[in-house]
Amino acid sequence: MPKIGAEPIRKAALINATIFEVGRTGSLDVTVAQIARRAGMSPALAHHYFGSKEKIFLSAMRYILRTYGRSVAERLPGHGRRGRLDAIVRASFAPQNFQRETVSAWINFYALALINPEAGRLLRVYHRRLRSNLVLALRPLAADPVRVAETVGALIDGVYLRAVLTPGGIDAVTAEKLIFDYLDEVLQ
Amino acid sequence: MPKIGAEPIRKAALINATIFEVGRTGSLDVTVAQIARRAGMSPALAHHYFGSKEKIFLSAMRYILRTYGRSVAERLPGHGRRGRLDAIVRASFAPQNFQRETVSAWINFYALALINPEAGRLLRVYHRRLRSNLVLALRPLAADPVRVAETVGALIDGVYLRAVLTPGGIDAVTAEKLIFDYLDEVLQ
DNA sequence: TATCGTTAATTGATCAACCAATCAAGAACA
DNA sequence: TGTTCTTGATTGGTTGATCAATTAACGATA
Repeated sequence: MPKIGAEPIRKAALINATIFEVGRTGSLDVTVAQIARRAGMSPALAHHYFGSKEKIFLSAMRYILRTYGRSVAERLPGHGRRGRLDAIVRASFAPQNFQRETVSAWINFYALALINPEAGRLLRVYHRRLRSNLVLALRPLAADPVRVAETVGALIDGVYLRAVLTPGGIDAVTAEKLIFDYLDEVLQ
Repeated sequence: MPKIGAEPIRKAALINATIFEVGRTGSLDVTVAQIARRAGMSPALAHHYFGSKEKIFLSAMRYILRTYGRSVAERLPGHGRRGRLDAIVRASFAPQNFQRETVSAWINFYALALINPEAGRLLRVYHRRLRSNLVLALRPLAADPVRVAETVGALIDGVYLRAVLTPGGIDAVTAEKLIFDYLDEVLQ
């Protein structure tokens, strides 16, 4: 069934399969063959479209970060004094970003960022954007918005880290509550 | 120069080399040959003493956790009302636990815990111990010691995660301050 | 003390498995 | 006909693990 215009469909399928496989196995040690099979094609086709395994990983990472960024953006014009802040935190624990596979992939991409300069760059961009979003939201609420933003950022990552380790799956509600409790306490 | 009693020395050298190499490369994708060479012996000898690469990793992980646990314990009989609490936080950012290689290895062992049941078990033991230490220290200080303990635990992990990503090395003082600022705020 | 068998330490060589990447060639559409 | 899509086959390289063989310390014995 070789129709024209397969490239974006194939690429999307490969990215999805990558996140799923990395998340499922909990490791970056997935083979191109594994990813390709999950995406319903041959390993050679995966190389054809992406060129290398590294580029597949980076695209998957970009996709995760973009998805997260978009889910923040579409919640952003929040209402009320804490609207913006709530939107950011809620986005972090929305189902699409807080599924077991996604979070597991997230952690492994974090590890990738230690060795791959481009992955590190992507992660730092995400950090900067999250930080500036948080600072903006916190300016009318906190005496020291920068410090609170740093704390919330670290807290979110820490909660993510611990969430995947709990054997009985992830509880988004509890995770979210931890952040909100902190915010309630620190903002008067 | 085969002398008798080499086993503990060789094992210790291999564990050190493992942490160093995993930390240096920022990945669990280090070969047994790499580790063995760094420890000054042949790959065959590493297998002779540990049996498998997996067991080398697990021993290295145990060593990191034990070192951390000990550095908490020896600071523990802290003075003053916040003595115990300060001790735990300070231990987390003491040089031996907060060196770039150690933290980098730490993150990779976190990823290992996603796929290796024994590694997961080790990490959960560490979490439980840290939690109970924190709860004990927080009981006379906080209205809800369990919640604050969870928050501090997640915060420490989050700060670790972010620390290795900063290109210009790690700043223990800033990291420590973030935790103490949170505690100052939440404990009246 | 000299000798010798036992045990621990150590490694070079090797194997079987796995894998990322390449390429040539076939198949379907425009 | 030419372009896109697709894959089977192959290759070059890597690696965890094994094993036989060697070297050196130890301990007992004569």
